[in-house]
Amino acid sequence: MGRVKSATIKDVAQEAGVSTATVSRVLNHDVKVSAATRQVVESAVVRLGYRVNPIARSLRSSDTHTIGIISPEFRNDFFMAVAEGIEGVLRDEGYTTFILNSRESIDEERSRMELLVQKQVDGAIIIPAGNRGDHYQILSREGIPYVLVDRYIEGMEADAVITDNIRGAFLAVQRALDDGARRIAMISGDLNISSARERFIGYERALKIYQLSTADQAVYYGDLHIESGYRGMEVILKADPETTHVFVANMFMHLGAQQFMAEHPQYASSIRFIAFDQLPLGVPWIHEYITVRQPLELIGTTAAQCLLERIRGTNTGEPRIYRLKPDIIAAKSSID
Amino acid sequence: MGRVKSATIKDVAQEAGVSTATVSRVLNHDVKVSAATRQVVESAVVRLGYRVNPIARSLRSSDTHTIGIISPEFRNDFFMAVAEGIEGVLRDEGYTTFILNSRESIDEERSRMELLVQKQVDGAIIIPAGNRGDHYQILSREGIPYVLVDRYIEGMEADAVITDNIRGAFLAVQRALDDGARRIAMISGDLNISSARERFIGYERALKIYQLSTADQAVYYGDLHIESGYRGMEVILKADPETTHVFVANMFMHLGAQQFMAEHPQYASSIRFIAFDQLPLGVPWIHEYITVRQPLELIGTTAAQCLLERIRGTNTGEPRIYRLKPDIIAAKSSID
DNA sequence: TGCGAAGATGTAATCGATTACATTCATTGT
DNA sequence: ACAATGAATGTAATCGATTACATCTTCGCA
Repeated sequence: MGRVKSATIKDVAQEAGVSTATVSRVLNHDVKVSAATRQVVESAVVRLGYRVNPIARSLRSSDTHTIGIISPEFRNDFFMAVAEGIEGVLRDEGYTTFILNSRESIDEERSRMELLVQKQVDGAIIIPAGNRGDHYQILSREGIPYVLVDRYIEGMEADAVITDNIRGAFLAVQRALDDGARRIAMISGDLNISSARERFIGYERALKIYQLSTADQAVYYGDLHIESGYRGMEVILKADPETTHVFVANMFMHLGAQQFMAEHPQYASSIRFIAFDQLPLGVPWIHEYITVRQPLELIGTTAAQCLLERIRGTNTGEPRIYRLKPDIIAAKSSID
Repeated sequence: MGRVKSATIKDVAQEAGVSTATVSRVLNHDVKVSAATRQVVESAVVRLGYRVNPIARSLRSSDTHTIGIISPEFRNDFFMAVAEGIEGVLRDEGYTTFILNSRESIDEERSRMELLVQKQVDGAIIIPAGNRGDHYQILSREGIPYVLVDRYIEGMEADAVITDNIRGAFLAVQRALDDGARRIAMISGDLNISSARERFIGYERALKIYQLSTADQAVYYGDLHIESGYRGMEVILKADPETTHVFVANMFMHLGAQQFMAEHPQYASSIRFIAFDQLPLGVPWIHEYITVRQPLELIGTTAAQCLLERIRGTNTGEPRIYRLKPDIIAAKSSID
């Protein structure tokens, strides 16, 4: 039970009969150490079970080998998949990752950033909670590099890693049109948010190829949450009970839309959803038709690699937006 | 862009015309400072935008105000809900929380613990990846208090916070029996895992009240993953296509079981699931009947509070298992 | 008036590592 | 044979805070 005070570099130096400087050199693989002393020191290290104290090291060298992720929520498979991708890469590179929760609030996001500054992270990866970015200077002012994920913010001087939303929406809607659909309603998000806007643009472009316009289609503007998917479906079906295809802009609204369908079996057989994002693992959806699958882990690993390049200074170029290709999956409906 | 070197306590001391000791006293709300100097120092702090350097502080005081969570996966709503509860409490108490991923592997769990030791966390909350606990001495040897969540491990000298699994299973199954069911199959987990074992015991006890025995029921032993829920359903229905009630021991197996049903509509109308854990947000399940809802956030907040008491020494009693009451929800099936 | 106690502040050691600079010693070239 | 070069190691300053101890006021009370 008693806390054993762990060995310091001094203890090792004494045990090995050398100075702390030499021990430090061995530890940091400095070339200027003779093979013999290296041996002696290494065995002393093992004998004492010595481990460097990263706090002391950080104080001196002012880098922490730590990076922070800020996510708007924890209970969201999308974000956690990205986080897992990030963590995998950074761990392999010897960094510790920690995840903070901004609870979908810009104010909390700001306060989490201040925490990152305090904790002196070497870099940050942020899934923005909103579409305002003035407070990002909290990080840039301290010279902490960061990468945005999932959304980018206009006029932001930082790298961003996102899915190619325009392309994903375009391909999915085009596929439905190729299959013969001509009326495809849409449940969209707020167009001020980059991802929602781009998905709308992709939809628009696909329609244009078939000489169709969004003006001829039923478009409902939701807020990306489950309730607005439900409500959107209600509005669209009340206006036109004959609707056959609906393009839903994200997973939560898709869930809400499916929920509406499950509770209103009178429409059941006719509807087909074209949806952005896969539904949660293993969920056998009835009306799923075409799905745009974002490369979640890849988004994470790309963001991590990009950040590492900034931290190490191997990339000093202009900020860049990485647009990753989504997959289009024509799912067999569960009731086929 | 240029990193502005931030003010240190020395700068503040100079600006205020006092010694660093005095500044430190002001910062730490030491009583022995006159109101006048406090004023002067505080205004200097504001003027310079000074913030303490937690790294330097930690080096000196050897506490980091940081606690680590180790979770077997990130992409799991159960774990993340608990994590959210933990983080909320600890943040309010001025602690920073970080989450590490053990990827369901004991070896990784061990290596994450070593990281916690290195990072000198003040405490840890662990959702065990397995049911072996020898490596927990990595933490106890350093005097780092920790709390287990969701599972406990036999013979472990640590607090644990879990759902009262026996009671939850008992009440849910009893409810089905009260409704007239007499044959209730079970898809169980491995009985070496505490939560699975307890759920089985609850099931057994409820049956006993009605003079029934598990020996008369179809019990399939899965591994808590989605595939084994699917497979369990297959086995049970092949053996007895007339099965009406199935008690499923966790969410993933429940998903698998539902998936099997969706793909085999010949059984569709007759099955009712009694399940532990709610399905993912907003999923309108067809065969859901009775659900045991674990108090996820409460598990997290309880674990956090318990850990704080250990860190602060306000609780030095014997390790204790906190069993939290689950809710029983008789869900209307989506197709009623 | 003088002395002790309490209050306010300063001085300097300390936490555990890194690293610039100094020192020692051996090797090499002329 | 001796200066110059360089390799191996040591000494001590440093990172930014905390805190034991010392010092100096000030106040109260005999």
